[in-house]
Amino acid sequence: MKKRSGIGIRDLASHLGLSISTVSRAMNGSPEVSKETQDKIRAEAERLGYRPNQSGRSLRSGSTNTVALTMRTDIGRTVAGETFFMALSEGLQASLSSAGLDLLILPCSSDQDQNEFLYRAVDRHLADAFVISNVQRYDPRIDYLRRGDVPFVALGSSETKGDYAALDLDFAGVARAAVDRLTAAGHRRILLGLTSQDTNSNFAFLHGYQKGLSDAGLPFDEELVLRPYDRIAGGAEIASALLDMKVRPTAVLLIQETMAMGLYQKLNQAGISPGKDMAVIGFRENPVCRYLAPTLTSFRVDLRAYGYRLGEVMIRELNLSRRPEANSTPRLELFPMVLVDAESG
Amino acid sequence: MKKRSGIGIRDLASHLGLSISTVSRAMNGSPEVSKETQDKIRAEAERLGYRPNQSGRSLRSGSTNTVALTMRTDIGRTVAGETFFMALSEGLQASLSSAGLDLLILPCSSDQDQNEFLYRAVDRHLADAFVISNVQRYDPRIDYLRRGDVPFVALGSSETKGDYAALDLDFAGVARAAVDRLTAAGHRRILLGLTSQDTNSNFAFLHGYQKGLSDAGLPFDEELVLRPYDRIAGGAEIASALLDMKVRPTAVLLIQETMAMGLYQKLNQAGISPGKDMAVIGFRENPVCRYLAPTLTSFRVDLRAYGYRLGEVMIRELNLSRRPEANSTPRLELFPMVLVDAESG
DNA sequence: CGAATCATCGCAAACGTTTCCGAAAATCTG
DNA sequence: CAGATTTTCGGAAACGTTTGCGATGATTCG
Repeated sequence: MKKRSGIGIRDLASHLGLSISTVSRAMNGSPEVSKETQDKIRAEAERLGYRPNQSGRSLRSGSTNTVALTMRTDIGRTVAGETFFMALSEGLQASLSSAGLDLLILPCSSDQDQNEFLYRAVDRHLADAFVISNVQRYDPRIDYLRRGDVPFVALGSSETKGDYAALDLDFAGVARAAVDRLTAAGHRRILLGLTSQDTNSNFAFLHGYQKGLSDAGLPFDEELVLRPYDRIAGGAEIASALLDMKVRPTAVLLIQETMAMGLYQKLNQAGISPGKDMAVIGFRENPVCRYLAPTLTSFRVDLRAYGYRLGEVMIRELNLSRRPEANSTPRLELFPMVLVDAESG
Repeated sequence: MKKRSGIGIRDLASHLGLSISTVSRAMNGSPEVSKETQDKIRAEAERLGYRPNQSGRSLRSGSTNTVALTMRTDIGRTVAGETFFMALSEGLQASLSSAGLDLLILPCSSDQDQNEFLYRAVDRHLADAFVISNVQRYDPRIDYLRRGDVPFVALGSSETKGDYAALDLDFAGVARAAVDRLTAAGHRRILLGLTSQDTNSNFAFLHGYQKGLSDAGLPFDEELVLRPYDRIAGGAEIASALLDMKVRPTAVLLIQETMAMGLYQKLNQAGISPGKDMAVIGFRENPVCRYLAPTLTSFRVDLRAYGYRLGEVMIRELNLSRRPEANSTPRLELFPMVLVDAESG
């Protein structure tokens, strides 16, 4: 509605005595225009403060030169923590900008359906490509994006079939390694703290946990799997449940490391000292948990590098104009994490 | 570059035997088209999966129907964490959607200049209006936005002159109230933990702190003001500095409550028990700090409501087509916070 | 030196939508 | 019932950019 003051390409062209097309080409660095004119145009554009109108350019070219990262803002439930997306987008942005792409984040609030939210964003063509997070075990968004042939990468694995790119932290591997470590230390009843979400991370983590148990020849006990609702308060829930068990576990494995805070507190109140009487391992090393005592054993990942890699995968997807043949299994890449040895387990 | 499969308004129109204009009007709910045709068009649009192309519509209308929230992702330095923006955008989104506006977040990474970042976003017309955060004491972005006559609201107060809308938490009031509380309890040397940033929050907080001191007839000592770099690790820095002081303070006031985590730890290691030997007050009640022992005295704010209010202010700004007369002082609104009485101070 | 290639640039047609303006039909008014 | 008004819709011109195609002059080649 509002008239934006900016000058257009036409003004710049007539101002220079050149044609619109030449100016356009110069601004896009086309080799069809001579070096000198190109410089001249660039300089004048800078002087007049001309910046190409995004709507016009994307209407014509069909691309917005942006990729969108969709993210749930439901802070109680989403598994990612205090600075996860921030650190991630640091790297993602860096990676994308090297390909001339801009990053924007689409926040999906808790009273919106995350599927509909994405469909709308896609249909409105808010971005050329999408990163979907909070991936569900069977995620309809994946089908939608594939059907519409819009480039995307799933941040998180999924059981949804099809040929698409996915990048995830190695939830299964981490869980297994953690269990291996615990059983090697003699633990035989290990409580598993998951999330109430239906994300695939939960399943992968559970799966790795089971693998770890069978590695040690231990039985799987469904009773030992807890799924509290809240990311942070969930730790206290877990502690309460743990304290009520007839045969008390000797170790806890948490998919959400911030749960350790409430867990520690409740345990201490009950006279159980974490790290001594009860081993605790968290999924990801988290600055927020840095000051827990004892320090929390967990797995480290360079989130900036993770985001950077995500951008690289995205760029690859964007250059894959058309999938040659349909692969029925996703091209999943697991990002490595390394154990950081700490006091809690 | 990629051909998006979607059908256009033309297809839908010819499919219905109607004109493009009628379809366009129907989709926008114009009163110029009869109720029945409107319903018919809507139904057919739904059936064919037609969704208006955003580029075309915003090229013509000049507005994208989106507002952008700019956010620094430099997690070490920015005062607000990811959960802050998440909770905020929950409310903001709700508020904006009631006016048919979409919200998108523009993440500015640490290696980008946040001014240039905004200029670019504005010039590319990525959104109709902007919320700028991490507001500097004198913020050139404000001048830029005002000059370009693009609607915005500053999330954070500033000393930049001019007629614009700003919304902020009451940093000054909180600091003053905290100091009042501490002096009333007999404290005379209160350490102030700020951030190394040049944001106005720091100045406001400092100002309130000074006000609080003079309320109690106490002198201001520059030595007692610390500005650690890191949001989380800063607390440990503060503790170290505190322990080295010849005349040791008896209370600490933190603009960034997560600093309390490192602070607590370092103090405990030195045999000083927070809450008993050393009063601690944090700025904002934060779920991340919930499990600190002793519980952290701080100030509560409903971030969702804060975001909602932010949206309301934004909508008001968008409807203010043109400022009638230039007011030289910003229209600043302070959002209330309430003290939550806890054990630490 | 004529022809062929190449470098550089202009013309004009899109891209998909909104909206001004006018026309036709329907309704109202006196 | 004639004229005036309202309702409902269609035609067509924008919005600012990209890009296929053609034109011009310069350069190269045999």
